[in-house]
Amino acid sequence: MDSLAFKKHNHKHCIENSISKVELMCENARLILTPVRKRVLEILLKEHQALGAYKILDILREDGFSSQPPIAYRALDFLVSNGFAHKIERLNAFIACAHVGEKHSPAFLICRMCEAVGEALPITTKGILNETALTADFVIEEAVLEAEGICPNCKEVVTP
Amino acid sequence: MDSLAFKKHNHKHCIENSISKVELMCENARLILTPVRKRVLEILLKEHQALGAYKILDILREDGFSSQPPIAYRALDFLVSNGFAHKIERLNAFIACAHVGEKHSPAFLICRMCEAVGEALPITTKGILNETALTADFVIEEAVLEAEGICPNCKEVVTP
DNA sequence: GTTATAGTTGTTATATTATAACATATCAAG
DNA sequence: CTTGATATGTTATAATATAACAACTATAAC
Repeated sequence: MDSLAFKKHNHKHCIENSISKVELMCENARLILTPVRKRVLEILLKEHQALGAYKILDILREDGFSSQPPIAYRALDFLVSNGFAHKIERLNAFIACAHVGEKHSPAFLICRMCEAVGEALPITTKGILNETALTADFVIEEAVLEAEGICPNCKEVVTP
Repeated sequence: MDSLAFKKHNHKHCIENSISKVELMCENARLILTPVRKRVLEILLKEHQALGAYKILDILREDGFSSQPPIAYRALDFLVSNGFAHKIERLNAFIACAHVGEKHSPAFLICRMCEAVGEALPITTKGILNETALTADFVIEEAVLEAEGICPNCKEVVTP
């Protein structure tokens, strides 16, 4: 489990690591990591937190990019459809992928107090669903698990 | 697994069963299943399919209910927060709960062709996430799994 | 029986999230 | 150089959801 999101860690390292992985993957797959796309990825990587498209747009505006919704949504589409970011449906928000390059069906731990989001890598989850799906004769193509609760940091605040 | 959604079954029985369970639970919990609320539940039960709030609103309008968004959203809030229905975040749509009264964290099999939705009862899923959450020291309060793919009926159509 | 009280519904307005459609720009391949 | 593919700029609008307040209803408290 990537409990990293809720722990102190070298986040700068975290960011650099992700960016360079994505750059490499883009080269290999002949995808273009344009300035907006890279900037959106950086924005998403800044914290282990999900950001709405319009918040991202605000930041892009400050950076001098165009600030119409499609700008953000298109960059997000690119990142999500290539597995560099995920959409947290529950929050209508987006987050950088914590496991770039590793094929996985993501699972998220969403703190309802601070909105921090941790991504787990539940190899098992898909397996289990596959079993139930098999019974139902259903072909799963994608699966996402979203769990809401309280993260360690916020728990401390409530019960010190 | 509740593969029922994708199989032929006595759906009338399905509906009556759910309604009467909900009625009973409402009595016990001193909740009021008002006409709009009951009607919305019936609408959701009509097919094993997720319906958007505005589609529900259209049907309510035909039935002579008021047709402003809050009418539908409030009824849906009631149903969802009491466990009689679920929201499928991926579709921004709602579906009747297939396991009324049984405490569960729901998991859905969503067909991307016909939008039929089956609800699984994966006792295990929460357990697994609990384990990962434990490592992260995260307290899970709710978890939802949404899987997208092709249901048996649509699979037949594609590859007969 | 009147009066609080809590819960529900009606209604207007508006916020939030997301996409369609078309014009323009960039760049590589032929 | 021009064609085609991909990306961005821009305007407009669609789809989803909530805030805020007024009116109604049942019931419990007095």
